[in-house]
Amino acid sequence: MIPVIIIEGPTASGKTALAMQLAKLFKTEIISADSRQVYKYLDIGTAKPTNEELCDVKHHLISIINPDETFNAGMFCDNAMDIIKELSSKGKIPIVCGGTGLYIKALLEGLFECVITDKSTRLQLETEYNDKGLSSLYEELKSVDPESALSISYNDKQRIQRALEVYRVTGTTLSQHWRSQGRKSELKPFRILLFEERAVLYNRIDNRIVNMLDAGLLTEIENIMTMGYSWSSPGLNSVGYKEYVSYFEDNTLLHECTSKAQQHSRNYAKRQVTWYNKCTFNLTERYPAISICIVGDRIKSYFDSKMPEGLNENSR
RNA sequence: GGCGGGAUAGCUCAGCCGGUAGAGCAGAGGCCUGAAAAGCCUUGUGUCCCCAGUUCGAUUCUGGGUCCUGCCA
Repeated sequence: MIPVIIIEGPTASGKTALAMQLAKLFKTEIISADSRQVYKYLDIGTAKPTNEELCDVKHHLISIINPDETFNAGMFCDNAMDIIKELSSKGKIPIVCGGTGLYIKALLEGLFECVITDKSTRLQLETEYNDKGLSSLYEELKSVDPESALSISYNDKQRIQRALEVYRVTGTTLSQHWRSQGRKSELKPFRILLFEERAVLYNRIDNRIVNMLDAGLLTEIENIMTMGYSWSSPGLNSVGYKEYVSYFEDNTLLHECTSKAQQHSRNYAKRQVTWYNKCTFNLTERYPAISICIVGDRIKSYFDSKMPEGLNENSR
C-alpha cells in the first residue's frame, strides 16, 4: 500500500495553500486533481498556484494540455498513478490536491476496464440525438441495458450517450462492466477535507472572482483567443471563463458577466460540498485555522508503520 | 407636452374569449464510474401597483390615480 495525502474541499477553501505547507513539511511534491488546471494558459481563472508557488514546490498535472484538448478521469488516474509510484519509490509521500471529486474517487476506487480512444461512436450518438431526439436514445438504452436506464434520468443526455457508447464499443453493458469491476486499491490515503461555513465560503468566492479580474483575467482570455483558440474549445467551457463570452461577443456589461461567474462558482461549490458529504475523511478542518504542525503529526502517526523504507528520515 | 408600452414569486417574464396564477434563473436539498468547473433530480401562496365600478365572481373588463419605460417634441 502506497501512502498518499489527499487534500479536498470546495473551491476557494484553501487547498492550494495547505498543500504548499504540507509539501514543504514533508519535502514532497503535489499532484493536482483539478479538471481545469490541466489546461495551459488558463491560469488566472482556474486559480492555479502562482509561478512562485510552482517554483517553490514541484507540481504535477498542471498546464499539461492545450485549451482545445480534452482530459478525463481515466487519463487522470493513469497519469497520477505513475507519478505517485515514482514519488513513492523516492521515499516521498505524494500529495494529491484538488476539487475534482470524480478524479479522486476514480483514483481511490478505480474505474472499470474500458478504454475508448475512438471518438466516432460519440459523434455518431450526437448525430442520432440531433436526428431522432433524446427519447429515442433513451428507449434504446432501456432495451439494451435496462439496469443502467433505471438509474439514469430520461433527461440526462450525457449519461445516456455514455452508457450507449460503452455498450456499442465494448459489446458489454455499463451495468455489467460495473458488476465485474475490481476494487483493489494500491493506495493508503490520508484524506483531508477543508470545509467552511456556507456564507463565508460564498463571500470568499465572490471576492476571488473580483480579484481575478484585477489580476488580468480579461487580458488572459484575449491572449488565449489570439493564440487561435475559440469559445468552443473545451478548456474555455469553465466557470470563470464561459460567463465572459457575452462580454466579448455581445457587449454585455462586465459586471453582469462577473455576477454570473460568481453565481456559477457558488453553485459549483455547493455541488462539491454535496459530493463530500458522503465521503469519509481522516481530518476535516478549516483553512487557515488548521494547524500545520498538528496535521503533520496526525499524518505521521497515521502512516507510522506503513512508511516506505527511508521515508522517516526524509520527512524530518 | 403628444402618442405608445408596462406594473404578477428574490430577479427576468408567461398568463388565450373574466372562475384568486405559472416558467426560467436564483435560493434550498440531493444524485454522480473516462465531458465532472460537466450533467441530472426534487422543491414555487405571491397585497397578481392602489382605489372605485361592472359582475354570482376580476390578476384578467371599464374609469380614475401612482410609479416605471419607449418614441416624438
